[in-house]
Amino acid sequence: MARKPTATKRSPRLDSAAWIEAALEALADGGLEAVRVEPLAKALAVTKGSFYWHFADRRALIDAMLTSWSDGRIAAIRQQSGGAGTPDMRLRHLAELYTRHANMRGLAIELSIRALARSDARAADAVRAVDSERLKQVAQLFGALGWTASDAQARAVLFYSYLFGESLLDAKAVTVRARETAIRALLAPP
Amino acid sequence: MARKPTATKRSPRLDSAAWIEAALEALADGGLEAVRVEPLAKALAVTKGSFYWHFADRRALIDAMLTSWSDGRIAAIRQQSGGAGTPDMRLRHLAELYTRHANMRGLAIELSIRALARSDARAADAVRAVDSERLKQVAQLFGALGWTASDAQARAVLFYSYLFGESLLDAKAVTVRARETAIRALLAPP
DNA sequence: ACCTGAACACCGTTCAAGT
DNA sequence: ACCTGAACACCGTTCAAGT
Repeated sequence: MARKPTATKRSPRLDSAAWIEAALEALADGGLEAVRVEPLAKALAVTKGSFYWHFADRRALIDAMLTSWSDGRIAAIRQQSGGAGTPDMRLRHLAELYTRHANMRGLAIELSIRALARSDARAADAVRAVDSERLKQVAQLFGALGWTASDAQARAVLFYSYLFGESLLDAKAVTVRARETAIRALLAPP
Repeated sequence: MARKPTATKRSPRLDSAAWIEAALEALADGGLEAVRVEPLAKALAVTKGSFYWHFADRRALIDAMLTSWSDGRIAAIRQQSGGAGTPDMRLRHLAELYTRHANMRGLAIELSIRALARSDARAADAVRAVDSERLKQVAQLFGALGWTASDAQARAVLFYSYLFGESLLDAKAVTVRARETAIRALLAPP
């Protein structure tokens, strides 16, 4: 693939993607309240005035962040649920991705966005798009395990409800035993 | 019970409880970001300066809100999980409380607090206290259904994980059928 | 005991001017 | 094409003064 001529950095100047990345970082660290123009500008070592070259206002940054998150999650789930292995193995792999500590940043972002979605229509749209794709992919895997379409859909909801719910509880309350009980019940054959 | 002499309002002046109630209302409607001194003062029809008679700063209000929420939830769970009926009936009743639309406000508040708990130690404490009491009460009910202490604890985690998780998903994705599948599996006898 | 009103700092937003 | 710097508005915070 040919390298674009602009791929080599000609200056330390930013593009909008850099602001979105910094915004997601702030969201993970301190919630929506931490996604603020001046602190982000400070982190990126520019004046806050330069922010308004890339975005109309703070709200536009939040919307861009939501789109970026939504697109990224949808691409990820397609990649994660495909690939090699039996449906059972793939579901176990997905369950691990959602409960591992390595994914703390992702879960923090997701939780903040889902909290925002309760009062914000655009966030609700982003969540709906991501959920729809996730449930579709996971329902397919349950279908491959032998469940009817309707049962597979119900199991997919159960699967994600449990994984998200677990991430909401105090981490110490969730023992390895509890998780094993859950995963075994979730993946029990028809 | 004797009525306290101060129970009759002598003036339209506020106490800290009124600020906390307004703060919880704002939290439910617009998340933590909406819990701000000046808008709250406007809603309560006082100047923002008066806020600082009741609280040291915005953070103190948030802390008071967390304590109020935590105390209220712990009192509620004790009341809800006690009472008449078989353990099975009580668990079904609890499950309904967490999935009914009438509880939207409570769920919105809970979600915002759990999102905050990811980056805030005091919010994490409040969540821990509430979870601990909820899991304890629900584990007792599962114990009464015949599960061992360890299984009952695991089931309690499963129970709340599912209910919280469901509240995170897009409401339309959760069919009556999916919920019935879940509840039946959760409450299956040993 | 609770509130007002004025003051100040911080951050969102605008915009003319720079490179 | 992207950024600075100054300006202004909004809101958190302080505090002397009112009732």
